[in-house]
Amino acid sequence: MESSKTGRRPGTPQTKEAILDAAIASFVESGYAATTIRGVARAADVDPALVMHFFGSKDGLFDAALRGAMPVRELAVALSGDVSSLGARLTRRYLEVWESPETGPRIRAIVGSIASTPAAAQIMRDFMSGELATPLAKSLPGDQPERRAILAAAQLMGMAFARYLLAVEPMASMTTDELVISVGPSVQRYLTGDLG
Amino acid sequence: MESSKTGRRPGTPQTKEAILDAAIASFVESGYAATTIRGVARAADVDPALVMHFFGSKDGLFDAALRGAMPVRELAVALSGDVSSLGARLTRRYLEVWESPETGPRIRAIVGSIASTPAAAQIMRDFMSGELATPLAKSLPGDQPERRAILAAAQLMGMAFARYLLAVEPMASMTTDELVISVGPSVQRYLTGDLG
DNA sequence: AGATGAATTCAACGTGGTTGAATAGCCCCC
DNA sequence: GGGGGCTATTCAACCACGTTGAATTCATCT
Repeated sequence: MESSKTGRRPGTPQTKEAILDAAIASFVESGYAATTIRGVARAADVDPALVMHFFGSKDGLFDAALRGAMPVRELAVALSGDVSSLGARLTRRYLEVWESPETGPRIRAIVGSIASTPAAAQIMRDFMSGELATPLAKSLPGDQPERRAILAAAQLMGMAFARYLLAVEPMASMTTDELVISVGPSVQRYLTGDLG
Repeated sequence: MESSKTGRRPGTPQTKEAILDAAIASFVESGYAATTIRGVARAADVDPALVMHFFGSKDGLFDAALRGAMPVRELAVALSGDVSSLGARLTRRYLEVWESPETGPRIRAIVGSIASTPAAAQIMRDFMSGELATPLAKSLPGDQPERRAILAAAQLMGMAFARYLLAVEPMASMTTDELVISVGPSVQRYLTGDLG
């Protein structure tokens, strides 16, 4: 399957997919800084210039690889149910998403790269304000639903940041249940409580 | 003032300070990734190898430049006063610290580099668990003061992250007073309220 | 004065993102 | 059915970066 001469490799136009798969794996396992275009190219058995050709830049590769990796549907299931217990459901679902071996590593990769590349910040911004806050705001009864949704999202993000990225004690060793009990009511207050 | 020959430049042993100043300026203005050791050396009119000699690595340079840049004293002033309004005072002071042209840019540089270099994460961890949570916990009356302090710190960090680093709407355009009114009670609940 | 050690520079290595030109295969149109 | 053009693909090169090792200069101690 190896190509020795120059020019287009015949037969397989799924090369782009292979590059994307390698990129996702590398970004997730090693983060943005430690991921190299040359390494991704090597893993996909391809020339580095081809990665550039397809995705323009390392930033573009990150965007293509991890946009759409935010677990929108996984969180949406928390929306259905009694609004008075929405805070606890959302908090628990959020924690599960961060701990799931499926979705967790991808979120870590995105959030952890926010400062390294504009793509990560944009993905996160789109997620918080479009994919999470908008549907959440629609299921809220009170005034200023967008503001409520963003305040809740910020609270959840701070919790996850301290727990999973910084791993600061004693937050890192609290159980999921303890966190739901501690943080859930604050989220609930943002969603349906009195904001002043 | 330029040196043309090799060897130690006579007279000025404050070169280390000059390098540190250039490093702080660059990390603060451009972040970790965009700061280059060669650029810092150029700004300090020094050879890149000298930066390595003094600080060991880019990571070491970051640590030396920004450790101690967290505004511990600025936040400590919020501790004195009535405990029942501590949440609001802390929230307001925290926002002011992020917005001050003195302390704000440095915090942004540190928090924004958490994923890029271990030094930033360690600085932040030391700050949250040592310099902020410990004195905060000491002035709390209830049970589990460390846990309360960290929960409050995580809430504040999430707020700042969404507002100043992501700049997601409508959080970015809320006023300080609105945020104090909205977030302060949640912080207060962590500090003195019922955690379940 | 000589030795010691720190400050400082120079040149080099390896790696990384990115670029420009070149080639090879495919499809469309006349 | 043959030529033009588009796309996939590679190669070689550029420049900047972090880091290293040896060399040189200076100050200080003995």
